[in-house]
Amino acid sequence: MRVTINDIAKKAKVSASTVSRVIADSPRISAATKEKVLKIMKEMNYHPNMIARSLVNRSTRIIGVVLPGLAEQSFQHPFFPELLAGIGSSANQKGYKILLANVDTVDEEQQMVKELTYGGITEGIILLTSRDQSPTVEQLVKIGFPFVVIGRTDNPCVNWVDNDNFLIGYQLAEHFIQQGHRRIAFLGYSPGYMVTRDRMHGYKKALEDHQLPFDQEMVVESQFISGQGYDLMKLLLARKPRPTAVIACDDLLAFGAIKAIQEAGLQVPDDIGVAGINNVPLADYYNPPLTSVKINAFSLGTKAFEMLCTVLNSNVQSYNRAIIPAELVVRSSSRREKG
Amino acid sequence: MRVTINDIAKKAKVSASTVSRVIADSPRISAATKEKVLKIMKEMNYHPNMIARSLVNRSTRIIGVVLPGLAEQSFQHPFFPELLAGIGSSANQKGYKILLANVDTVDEEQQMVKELTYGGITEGIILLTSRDQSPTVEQLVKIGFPFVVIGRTDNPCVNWVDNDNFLIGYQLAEHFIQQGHRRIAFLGYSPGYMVTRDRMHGYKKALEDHQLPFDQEMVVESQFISGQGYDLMKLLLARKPRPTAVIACDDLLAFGAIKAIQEAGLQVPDDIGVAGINNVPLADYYNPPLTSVKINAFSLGTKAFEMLCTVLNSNVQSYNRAIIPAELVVRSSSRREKG
DNA sequence: ACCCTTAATGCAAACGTTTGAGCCTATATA
DNA sequence: TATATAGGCTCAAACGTTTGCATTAAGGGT
Repeated sequence: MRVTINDIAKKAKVSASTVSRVIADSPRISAATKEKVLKIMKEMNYHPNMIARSLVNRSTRIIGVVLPGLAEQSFQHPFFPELLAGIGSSANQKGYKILLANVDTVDEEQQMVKELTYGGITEGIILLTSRDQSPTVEQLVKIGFPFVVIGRTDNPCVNWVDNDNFLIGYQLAEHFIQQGHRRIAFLGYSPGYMVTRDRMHGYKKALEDHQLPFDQEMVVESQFISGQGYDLMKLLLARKPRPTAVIACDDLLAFGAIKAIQEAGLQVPDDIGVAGINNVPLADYYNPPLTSVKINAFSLGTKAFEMLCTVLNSNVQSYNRAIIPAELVVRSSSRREKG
Repeated sequence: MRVTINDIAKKAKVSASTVSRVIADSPRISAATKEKVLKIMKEMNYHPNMIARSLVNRSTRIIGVVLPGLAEQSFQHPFFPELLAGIGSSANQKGYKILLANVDTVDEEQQMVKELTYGGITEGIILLTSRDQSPTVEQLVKIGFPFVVIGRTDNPCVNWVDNDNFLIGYQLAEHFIQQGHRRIAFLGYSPGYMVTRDRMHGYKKALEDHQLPFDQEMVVESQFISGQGYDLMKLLLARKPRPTAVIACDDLLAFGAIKAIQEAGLQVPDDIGVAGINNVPLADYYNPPLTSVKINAFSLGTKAFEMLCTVLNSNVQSYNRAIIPAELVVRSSSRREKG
């Protein structure tokens, strides 16, 4: 039997309300009483029951974090812990706890969000998604539940935080163009996913701006895992003429691509330059070190949480966006003059 | 104003108890009433309030997962998402939700655990730790809160699930010995962390069993990040005679080590064989592909959750252990006859 | 016509808090 | 002396459920 506020009240010969106000440090309680009650609380090792408190306060100080792709191998990516660390770090600071819901399918996601929103456990939701159309997002918008998206969707009525993926694609392409490359491939386009599409569009725009032809053959689709990078790079190597540079939508893809290139007896970056995105810790220690783009997943997380807080604390409806700056990190894998 | 059980009751002209029993699908309610109430519930889009339910049931169906090292770079490791996926997957199945608490320091960990245990939000805790001595574990044991450790500690009064790290170390060493190596280094020993110590002891035992000398110079300490693998490998290369094989306590360390070896103008595996542990997705696509040990983080997670469930559902106190089998995956980085 | 059983439902307390309103008591003001 | 004014506290309702017990009605056996 756990010790409750009434036990304390009885022992201290005051009412439960008084104890409650002592906990809340209300000025309406005399110093003497406060001291007495606090002492007894300590003695009896009392800790308030959060559930009961939440019930009356209608506030749990818990937010839900919904991550998709639980089952896919792409979930095994350093991006996720970094993001979670970011969210958790700022959540801790503000005394919020996070309820992690990693879901497998879109149906599961919807079901989970339904539980989180209607169940009253979570006050808000951070949703990681980059699908064009997300029924989950529609649902959240419809019922007016506070949430923030990490990534981007078509729906304009959402708060989101993201990198400028168009710019990332543009900069990477421009980087290669400046190195004299004319035939640049784009690896890892995944239709239906805004991230990859935005990056691809940025890449395309850079080509246009520099009067380079866009060749559909130079764009290959895939998911974010190194195995595919390897296989798809083989395809690209078979194209005639083959590319002299490859932008991979993720470092893991890039690692796979490099392996395929090296196995074909070619050199990176001398024969083919390679760049990835995400700047995973290993990029620096790969052979050759991989040019990549630091997307600051940690900041994405902290910013998303802060934004959610803003939403929670303001009753006026408004749609905020935040762009987390990304940073091109040039390493040997894309340097022509040998790094 | 959210719709409550009373709203439903009123509309259906029954009592709240009846509605409650309909929700619970109690046999004491007639089919006709059930149907009527269910229909109204749907019409009014009613969803039971979990907080209120938890209060009376004394059961939240939420478990806490406490992960350390939030701030450290080593948290950016595929191990964590995989583990979380495992926990989440089996938690989902049993209708549990997980509260993720990633903490920075030992103090923070203790504080967090205190909140989780006393607050009444979580019914049990999964704690990731491999410290010899964990004040958090002592605390949990003392107050008798249901928890499971992933990893291992000195305290015998805990339920834990882990790999057989001694065996892992032993097998890796033996693998190299069978390849004819006589001077094998161990990279990544971290005193105070059971994982690395167990692995190191396994390695040591294998040397003994094959009448090979154990040389303290061949053991270097570090954390699990590739940067250190690189730096420490350089140290090892300076030793005379230098090792002909290196066991790294983690794949990321191994990757760093390989880079250092290659930069020194040496070949892997011809001059120096290398093996890691954890079998990260990239191991297969590294150059050369990295010999590693699959530790099945996903299974660690599922098993830990199942064990916690057992603890929660049985009132007799008993201490369970589970060993998740690990699997040596031999790749080119450790094959002498060129893979 | 009576009692007993069974099925279906309602009543009210309980879970552990918070909080607005009200009630004392003592002191200051008229 | 009566009256306002705080200060310090208590009362009781409320938050939204669940659940043991009571109640009602109907049917079956004598």
